[in-house]
Amino acid sequence: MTQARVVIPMAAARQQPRHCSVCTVSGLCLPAGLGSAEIERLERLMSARRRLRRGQHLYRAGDAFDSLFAIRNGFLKTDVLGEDGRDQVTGFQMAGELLGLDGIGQGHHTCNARALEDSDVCVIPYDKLEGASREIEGLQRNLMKLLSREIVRDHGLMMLLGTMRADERLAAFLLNLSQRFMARGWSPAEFHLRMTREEIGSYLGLKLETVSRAFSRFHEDQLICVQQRHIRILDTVGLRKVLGP
Amino acid sequence: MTQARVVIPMAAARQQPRHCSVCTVSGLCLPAGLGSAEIERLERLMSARRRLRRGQHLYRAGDAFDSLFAIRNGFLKTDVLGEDGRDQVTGFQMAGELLGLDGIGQGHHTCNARALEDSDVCVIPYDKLEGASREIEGLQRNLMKLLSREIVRDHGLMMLLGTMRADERLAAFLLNLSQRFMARGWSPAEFHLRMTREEIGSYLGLKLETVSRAFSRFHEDQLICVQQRHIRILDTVGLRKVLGP
DNA sequence: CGCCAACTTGATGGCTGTCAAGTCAGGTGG
DNA sequence: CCACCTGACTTGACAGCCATCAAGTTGGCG
Repeated sequence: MTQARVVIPMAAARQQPRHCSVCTVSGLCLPAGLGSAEIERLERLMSARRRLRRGQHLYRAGDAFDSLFAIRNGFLKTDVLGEDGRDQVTGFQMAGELLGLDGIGQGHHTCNARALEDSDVCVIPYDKLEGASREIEGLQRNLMKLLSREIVRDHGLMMLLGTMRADERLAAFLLNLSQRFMARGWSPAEFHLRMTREEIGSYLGLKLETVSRAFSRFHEDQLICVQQRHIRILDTVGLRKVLGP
Repeated sequence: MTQARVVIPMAAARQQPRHCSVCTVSGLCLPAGLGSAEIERLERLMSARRRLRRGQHLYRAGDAFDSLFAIRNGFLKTDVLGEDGRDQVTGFQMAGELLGLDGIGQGHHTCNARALEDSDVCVIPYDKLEGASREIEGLQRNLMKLLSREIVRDHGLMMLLGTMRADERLAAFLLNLSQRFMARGWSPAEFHLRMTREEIGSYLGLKLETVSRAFSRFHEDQLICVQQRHIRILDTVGLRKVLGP
């Protein structure tokens, strides 16, 4: 299966501006806190943008690594595949978040990244980024921080997988999504899940039936209103209480 | 409780050389692949070494972050604590491995690091390291790679926590330890565990009794010989078969 | 309208957690 | 040197949570 890369050339990109300075999520992304001259430098090194249709891969495990990707808008997931076919979703990424960090260490990607809805990502050639971050202190700092935060985020997920029970996991998941939606100016109380129950389950270390049951229980308890993938959080405090006794 | 920092001043450090060039694990650490002039530069920015007695903390969650730590010898663990007291061991670190990466993103540490045996770590002031890695391309690359590999390592642990059963987890754990001991020139087949069953359990998302039972089962099946914390791997292939069917 | 993937719900079983008792090894003090 | 004590570990019995298997429902799309 050929991986049709929808690359937008410079001319078209100007119409749909790739400039960080007008991007709604630049404050969460690499240019956070940089001066305008520095941001311009960062913009210049980005070769292109890339459009992904729902279901399309951004990269796959084993692919050569040469770029990081910043999500401009859309929703992606990353997962790792074991030798025996077991797979584990390692994250769901939304606008302003960086993908591909796993590839830096080995020169090739170690997980798969796939769009869960039509998405739009900025392609950041890594060698150029390395060069620029040697010259721009703030950029270096941002890049390091993003990597470090990814590690901290992973520790949080380990805690979830290692110590929490099913409904605690789902509550933590919903609260995390809610908070990230809010940080992007969207409603923290009402949103659409882009992933299946099975993908949520894989992320949380549960089977899809268990996820479904936990959703139903939250619904019964008036914590949320769930209709398929549409979620409305009715009682944030109550959800938080599911986590800690 | 005062945290007695055993810092070795310059004079004493010379007696117990802190030079990367004579360190047995430099190939696994920050100086990997660097030229001698670059290594010298790296050595100069390291302020001191630090001795830890068994049980002593290197840092705690909440501590201000200002340095990374490279293990020269010894054995540490890191763990995160949830609000409700649950804790999750996030890793066991040995010679040549870097600690403190979690602190870069937030300016303070988000986990605890504690020595499981008397240990010896190099203190690497982070602001100086940042500066040096802007000038030394190879150092920048190594640093980025180490962060990226930490992310990949965490993904592996997520897979373990999310999809494996008790004996699979323990087999993966033992094989991982074995391989890391081997990379350091020690026996891959016979070693001493520095951590308790409870700490292994916390790392693997299991209770200590479950860990103990899995050990006993491996012993019965002639895969390993276990006497308390002394481990001898009798059948590596068999252990590997526990992972994949 | 019919198909299909995604989802829900129920019944059952197994893995692992929990509780409990007993063993072992190392360290301390008499 | 030995007795004792303590923390770490082992082993057993039982229970509970979640996986598994199965059947039915929903909603989207051709």
